[in-house]
Amino acid sequence: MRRSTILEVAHLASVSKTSVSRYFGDERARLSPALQARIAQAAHTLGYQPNQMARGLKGGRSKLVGMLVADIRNPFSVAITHGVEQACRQYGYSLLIGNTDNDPEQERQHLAVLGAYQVEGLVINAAGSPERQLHTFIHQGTPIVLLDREVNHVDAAVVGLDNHQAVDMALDHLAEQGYQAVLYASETPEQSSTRQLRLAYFNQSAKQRALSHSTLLLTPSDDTATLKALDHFIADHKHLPCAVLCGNGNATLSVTRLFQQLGLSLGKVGLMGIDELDWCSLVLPGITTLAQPTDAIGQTAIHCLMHQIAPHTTPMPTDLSFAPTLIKRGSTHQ
Amino acid sequence: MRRSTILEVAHLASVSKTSVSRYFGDERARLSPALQARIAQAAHTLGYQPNQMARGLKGGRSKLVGMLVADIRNPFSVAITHGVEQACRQYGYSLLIGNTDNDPEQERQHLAVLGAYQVEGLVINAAGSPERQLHTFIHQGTPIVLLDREVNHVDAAVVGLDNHQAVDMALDHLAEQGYQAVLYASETPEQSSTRQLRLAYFNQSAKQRALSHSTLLLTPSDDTATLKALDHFIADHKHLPCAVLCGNGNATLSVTRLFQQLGLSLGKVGLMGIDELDWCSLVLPGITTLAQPTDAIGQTAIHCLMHQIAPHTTPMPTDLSFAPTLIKRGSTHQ
DNA sequence: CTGTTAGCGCGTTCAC
DNA sequence: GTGAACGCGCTAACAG
Repeated sequence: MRRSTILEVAHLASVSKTSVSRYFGDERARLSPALQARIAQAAHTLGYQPNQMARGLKGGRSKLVGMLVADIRNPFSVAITHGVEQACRQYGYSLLIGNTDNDPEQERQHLAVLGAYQVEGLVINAAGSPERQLHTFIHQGTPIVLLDREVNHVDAAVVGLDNHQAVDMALDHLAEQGYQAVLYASETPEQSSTRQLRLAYFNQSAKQRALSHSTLLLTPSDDTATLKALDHFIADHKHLPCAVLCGNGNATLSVTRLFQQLGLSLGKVGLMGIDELDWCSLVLPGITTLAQPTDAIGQTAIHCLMHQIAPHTTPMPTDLSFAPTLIKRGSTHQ
Repeated sequence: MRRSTILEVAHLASVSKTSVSRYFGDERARLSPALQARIAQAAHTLGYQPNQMARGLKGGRSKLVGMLVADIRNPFSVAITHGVEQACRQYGYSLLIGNTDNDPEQERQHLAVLGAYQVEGLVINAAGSPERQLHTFIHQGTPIVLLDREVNHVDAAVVGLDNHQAVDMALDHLAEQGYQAVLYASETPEQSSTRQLRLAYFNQSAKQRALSHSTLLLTPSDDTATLKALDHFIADHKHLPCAVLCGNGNATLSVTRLFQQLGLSLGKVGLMGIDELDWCSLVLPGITTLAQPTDAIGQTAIHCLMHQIAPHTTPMPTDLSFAPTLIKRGSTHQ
């Protein structure tokens, strides 16, 4: 059995298809109550539902938002996606989602596809630097919002954490807890503006504070090298209380493993991470984190997008840069 | 600047729209090299891209797969989504995703929307029992694959873990490690056929084994009650080595918290969970789990769907029920 | 091999 | 209030 069309409903209700169209559009008010009832009845018995494809063809309104995620398995990305999806539905939009697994090539392909579906807006957590393609979208009038990561030469709103504030809050807390040497652990920052930003600002802020500090790049392949690097850092600051600050959730995971491998006691050597994770309270005595307001970030990205899609209907969010929340636990208590 | 149409390309290349259509369809071979070159050139300078909406309108092929997830923030769901998305792209389909937050009402809405977009197939991790709507889809010829959870009275392939095998593997392992009383901890099973199945089969299998056993329903609201229940179970079997088997990842998380609150030592009281999680190796001495092959499950769901969409092109996967992998850790070592 | 014609399902002028 | 006619961008017959 085929899906019924507007014409069939019109016939069954003995009205013109225009009336049916109006009923399902925003002009229901212009129909007489009698007609409305007949149409409602007919539509119901036929299980009719407007074809969004055909609708989009005519008006150019696909009611679709495209979203690209660099790593869909990352809990942080997931949490943000939750907020995005929620807000989309609230605006009556649907989410066409693409995971790029941090691969620029997949990102290219996905963007092409999203274009083919005439998405009305794009939310992008970039993996590479798809400037060209993004410019094409912008040129066509398709609004774009960047999530967490910037893209070179693309002038679009970026929604995410206030990275400077986050690093400062972390260093403040560590200082307060008496740690005097801090190692910043980060995944390789190549692809991510955020990783770069946090790393650079850590160095800057630590220097200003006259804090003994260093950085550690986590290479997935070479465990022993990073292990040694961490060990050295501790040894080099034998006389000072040391702490490690992790740039994101993955880094926290890796470093926690390193701590266990080296037999470091959490707290004696401080440990703190940006991004809150389910298990941070479980690894005793608990790992101190800076939690991001992920739902708010995701929702704001969509608000921001909708403001550009329908400027008159939707207000522009005032703030696109969010403050983290400090969650104190035992890992930063000597 | 508007998105250019097939007609504009045709004009610029001085050919008919049909030829352009053929070029971008599967009939490129039927065009002379000269034409191909002219079209390629024109399309490139115009940045042309076929409009998938219009395409779908004509042929009824939206190239869209709809996916409904009960809880998008659940790591298990996320892992499966990863596999689904990957396989979709491989088949040239895109993913319209909807999160229902375990709310039947949201599920209803999402299904309606997915219908409006003429999805060619549906992958559903059900929250409620949307029989009616699913039957509508089936009736229209839209194939459906169920993920992890069955839906009453809906005759569709279910892809997921072999729950019986999983429970047996768990009980085998626990017995092997010398545990003689087992408590099964599960989230409230109302909405999920899988939770029901595992719970029921646990009781059955434990009884057959003449194993001292009981069950514990985790109620998110009432922490103290569950705490007490766990405490009682241990006390009631003071003379026997006890273990807790957790029905899924969330249960493992909750129970691990309970263990810490009661000061239970992992291993002395055994702990084991279905679903592998990032942190299971971090909570010392590590939590033993049964890992699901999530990517394979997600991919198989799509293979299964594609087999129904295009029976001649795609083979039917032979197995829809997957065996877990036992990951032994310290929590099941006395 | 290539162009012509006719819809796909719907929204939108326009008249009535 | 209501209905007839046209076109959105594209593909599928059908010619040539």
